[in-house]
This record gives sequence, C-alpha cells and structure tokens, in this order.
Amino acid sequence: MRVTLKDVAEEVGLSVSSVSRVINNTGRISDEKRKAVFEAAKRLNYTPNANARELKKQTSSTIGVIIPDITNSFFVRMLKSIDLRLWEQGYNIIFCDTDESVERELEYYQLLKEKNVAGIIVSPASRSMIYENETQNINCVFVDNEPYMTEKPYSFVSINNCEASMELTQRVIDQGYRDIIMIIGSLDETSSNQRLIGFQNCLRANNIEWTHDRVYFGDCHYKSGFEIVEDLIARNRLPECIYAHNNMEAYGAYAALRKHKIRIPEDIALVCFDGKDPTFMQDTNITGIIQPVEEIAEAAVEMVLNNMKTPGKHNRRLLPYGFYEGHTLKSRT
Amino acid sequence: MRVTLKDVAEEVGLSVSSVSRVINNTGRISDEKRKAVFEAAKRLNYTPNANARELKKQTSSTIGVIIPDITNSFFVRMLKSIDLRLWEQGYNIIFCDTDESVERELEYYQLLKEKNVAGIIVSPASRSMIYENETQNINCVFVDNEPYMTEKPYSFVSINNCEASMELTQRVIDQGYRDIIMIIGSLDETSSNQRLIGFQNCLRANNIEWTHDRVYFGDCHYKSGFEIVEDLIARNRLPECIYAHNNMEAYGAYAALRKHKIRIPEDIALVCFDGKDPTFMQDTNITGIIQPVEEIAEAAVEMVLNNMKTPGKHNRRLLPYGFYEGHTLKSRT
DNA sequence: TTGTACGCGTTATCAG
DNA sequence: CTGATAACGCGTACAA
Repeated sequence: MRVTLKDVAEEVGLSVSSVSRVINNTGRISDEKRKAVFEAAKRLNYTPNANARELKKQTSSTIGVIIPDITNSFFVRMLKSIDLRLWEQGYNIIFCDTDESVERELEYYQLLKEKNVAGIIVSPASRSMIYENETQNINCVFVDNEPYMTEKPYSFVSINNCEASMELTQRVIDQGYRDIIMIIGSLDETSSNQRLIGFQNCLRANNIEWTHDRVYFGDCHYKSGFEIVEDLIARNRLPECIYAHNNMEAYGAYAALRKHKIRIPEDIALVCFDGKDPTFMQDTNITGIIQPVEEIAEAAVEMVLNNMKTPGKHNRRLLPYGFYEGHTLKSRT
Repeated sequence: MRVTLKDVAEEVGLSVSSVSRVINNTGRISDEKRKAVFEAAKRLNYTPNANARELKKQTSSTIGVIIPDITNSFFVRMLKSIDLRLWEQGYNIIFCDTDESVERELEYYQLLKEKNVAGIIVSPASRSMIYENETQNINCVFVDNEPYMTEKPYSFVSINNCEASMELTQRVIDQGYRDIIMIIGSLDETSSNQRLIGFQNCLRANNIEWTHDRVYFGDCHYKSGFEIVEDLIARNRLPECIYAHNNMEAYGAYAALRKHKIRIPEDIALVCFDGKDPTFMQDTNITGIIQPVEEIAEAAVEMVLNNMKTPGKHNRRLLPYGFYEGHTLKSRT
C-alpha cells in the first residue's frame, strides 16, 4: 500500500492534521516539527493522493481538451499552446481525441464530468451532441466550431469564418480566377458552413454564377481531399482554382494533383485555411487564411480559467486572422 | 452541489448501498427497484464521482503519456495510436508534453503518481531523471528512448537503432556516397547515441575515414537542423549527403537547402529516421528508416496493461523497422 | 501550537 | 434482497 499522511504522522509522532498542515503550508507549526515532517515525508517517499485531496476540496487541477483529430497539425499546435498556458497556471490535461465521432465526443464529455475536471476546452465535431441534454452548468469553452443547435449560452473563441472566406475568395478572384470550386466539410460544422457562405457571397458580389457543382463535400481528412480531386481529374473537370476549407483536404488535393503531374500553381491554383505548418518544408505550404492558433488557444485558456471564478458568465471572441502568401496561387494572366 | 448517490437514494426511498449496487450492477436487486433507481438517476442527472470511486477502489482508469514534443509528427502518430488502443480498453490519457525539459518531465512524473494513474508510457527526454530516485514500483513503460542510467529494471519498446542506422548508412554508401555527415541529438539519448554508433560502424566497415567534423549536434528540433545546414552552406562545407537522426532536423535541413536553391537529391542527398508523414505531400517525404509507430504504440499499451496485472515483471521488445524510398536519395554516378 | 472529529462520495463487509 | 457501517486519504472547524 502507498504511504499516507497517517504513516508520516506516526513516523514523527504527530497527528495527521499537523502533518497535513505542514504539507500544505497552512496554519502555524513549530519550525522544529515542520522540519521533522518534511524529513519523514522525504524518507518515506510520501506522495499526496490527488483523488482524496480533490474529493475533499471539491476542486480539480485538470482541464479536459476535446479535439476531433490530433493528426491534424492545426489541432497539434492548438493543443501545444493550450498545454503550455495551462501548465504555467498549474493545470494538466486529459486528452480527448474523438476521431470525428460524436458518440465518442459525448462519452468523453461524460467522462470529464465524472472526473470533476475544472473545465473543458472543446473543438466540437459536426452535429456535436454535447450540449443537447446538458442541464448543469459546465465550464465549457468552445473553439473553432460552435455547438450544433443549443439554447444554452456558451463561451466561444474563433475567427470570423465568413468574412475570412470572403477575403480569401476575393484574393483568388483578384488574381484573375473565376472558375473556382470549394471542398468543404459538413454543413453542420459552423466553421465549414460559414466558409461556404463567405465563398458564395463573394462569388455573387463578383457576378460569378453560382452552380451546385462548385461545392464538394469532404470529411475534413486528407483522403477525402485526395479522392475528390482524383475524381475531378478522372472526369476531366478540374477548375482553375481549388479552395479547400481546411488544411488536410488541401494536402490531399495537393497530393492528387502532384500524382498526376499537374503543376501548382502553373496549371491550377490551390488555397485553403491553415495551410501553413511551421514544421513543413516551406515550399509546400499552401496559400490562404491563417488562423491565429496560439492566440485562440490563449484566449480559450483565459476563458476557461475565468469561468471557474465566475461561473455562468459566457462570452464570445472572434480574433483577427491573417493571410499567408504561399506558392500555390499566382496571378492568372 | 452535485447530485450524489445519497440524493438518488432519498429520491427513491432506498439506501445508498442499494443504489450503488444497481449503478454498478453488483449484487441482487429486485427488478422493480432497479428500474426506479435508474429512472431517478436519470431524472436527477446523476453523475458518478470518479474521485470518490477511485479513492475507494484504489484503482484508476487513466494512463499518463509523457512525450518530449507533440509538435513532432512522430509523437503525434504515437499518441494517436496509444489513445486509440487505450480507449478501446476503457482507459483515458493525461497528456504530458515536456517540451524536452527534464525538469518538466520530472514534475509530470510526480503529478502522475499523485493522480494514482494506472500506468505511464514515457518517451523520455535526454538525461531523464525520472527513475533516478524511484524506489516504488511504478508501472512505467519506456518508448523510443531508454532512461538515462538506472539500476532499476524497466519495460522498453523500440527498434534496434544501431542496426537500423547501419542499414541506412550502408544504403547511402551503396548509392555511391562517401562524404556523409550526420546531425544527431544529445548523446544522452540512447536512440540518438545508438544511431551514431551505427553510423560510425558502417563507415568503418566501408573503409571511410572517421573525422569529428562528420557529426553535428542538434537538439531534435526543426530549427537546429536549419541552422546547422545554413552554417555549412555559409562555410561552404556541404557534404554529398546529410543524414539527420530524426525527422524534425531533416525538415529543417531540407528547408535550409531549398532556401539556397540547392536541389535535393541532385545536388545533395538527405536521409533520416521517420521522414515519412502520411499527411505530408508525398513528394516531400524524406528517404530513410521508418519506425513502426503503430506497432510500438500497440506494444507499449499492451505492456502497460499487462504490468498492471503482474507488477514487477518487465520486458523489452525491439520491433522490426522499415525503409522508405523517398525522393531525397538517388544513385550518385 | 497541536489534536480530535467529521465529512467529501463511494464501495464493501456484515447483519438481518 | 436490503440496510447500516466502516474505510479509502485528506483538509478543516473546533476544541484544547
């Protein structure tokens, strides 16, 4: 069995509460006994029991982080930033990769509640059911995507996806492109949804006809981007420019194009969101909108910590985004 | 306050222990009351308290995973695989990114002990102090790197790095290269160490003179690979082939070469370990040894779960590795 | 300054 | 089949 407060109390001939006091540095204790306690604790290799402590104090130092897929470098950088901030504040992370599954997301959510986590940061999957039957007041901050239909107020941090998408589309058009298609994820993801709306708005504003074969539905993964483009190639339907709504689909699209020796951007242009990964080779990063991952993570952490102090208070922050000039879009003349 | 067993017990007019029995499906209970309990639990939105439960049962369903840097895609894939396996077995993960810091690694280790985790899977940083003063019998499986000097037996899963490094070097030599340099990490990392030894052995076996300027010390990160190569270029000391001991340093090296318009593999060859990332564009993956990440993760999970049942039993597994034929090494003739 | 006693929410043992 | 009761390890109000 493990060494407990009781053990070190017996070792030094004190009461459990006294030992507890010196360990937690609470209340007055004679220096002499304090020293004795520390020595005994060290000697016996005493390790506090976090379960007992948290049960007693009704608090926790862990935050649940729910993301759809750690394989996506966007979420990697997000997790890294969140982790860094939380660590600085003395919190640790229960890692929840839902693999884009709403069921798994819900199970993780349940688990986190059982674990009494101090808060949750979640980038919800499409049609997330997390909040559907939620009646309690959970400290939950949404990132990147908003929950799918809910009456409950919630905290949220992201960018203005519609506006960013319009800007991106306009930049493409400004380079002389008109035949543009978009690969998006599920419409139930608000980010995906907003990006599509921005795309449509911008086309309309530029008097470019909207047709339904301008949009292809992927599942946010590399493979779907790859397959969609392979199919386009097979049907000889490649447009002038492909706009993938996220990085993974863009990478897949890129790979499919390269496989068929189609040159980028000479033969076709490619843009997307979050297509610049600092660990990638520079010349393969993709032109497009850049979300401020670090700032988003920072804001999310700030919110989740604040919401601990003042529960029930929710806010919404949309951060400024950037544009990355890569090598996959050139002037078309 | 949260809803407890007591609350639902009062709601249905039963004792706490009876309610506990139906929740855990242990012991006999009349179907009628069982149903009542479930209904009440649902109505009140009862959520079990994992802290209390674990405190009582002296068990835990969480595993700590300690890695040096989640920004490295190798560890991403590792984490993803570990997560998948553990999830299937009903375990969840406390995520510990040490940022290559031994101090932080140690603090995380301490934290995990306090949390009473069921086990730990750790890819230790160089000069890891985790095991230095460990006297208890912790269920800890080492991955990729071995602990830095310890008398204690431990579980370990990896590949034979020395052998793999020899094979890689031989392949380079077989393509007609003799002027090869190596970028490695700290010698205190056993993996790095072994790879250097393999490199040296192979050079010797091929009667290629060993000189100290054949080895450059990086820190496992992109930046160090980049800077080392920039420096080589500045000093006009580029070899025929660069062998980076890990993927990140190779990416950095690649970027530096490209920045100076040096062609790969026409002007210089580049090889490394784990240079193939499924989410990368295919034509930028780097030739070299491939560790079986999924299998390593699987084995680690298997070990950590087994060690729970039979504590004190340790074993060591070296898995077969592969070779990836990329586009960064061509025959030199 | 120190010790006693209680309770956090559960589960397990032992009666009934 | 069901209900007290103790105990997991800890922190704290209260008493001394």
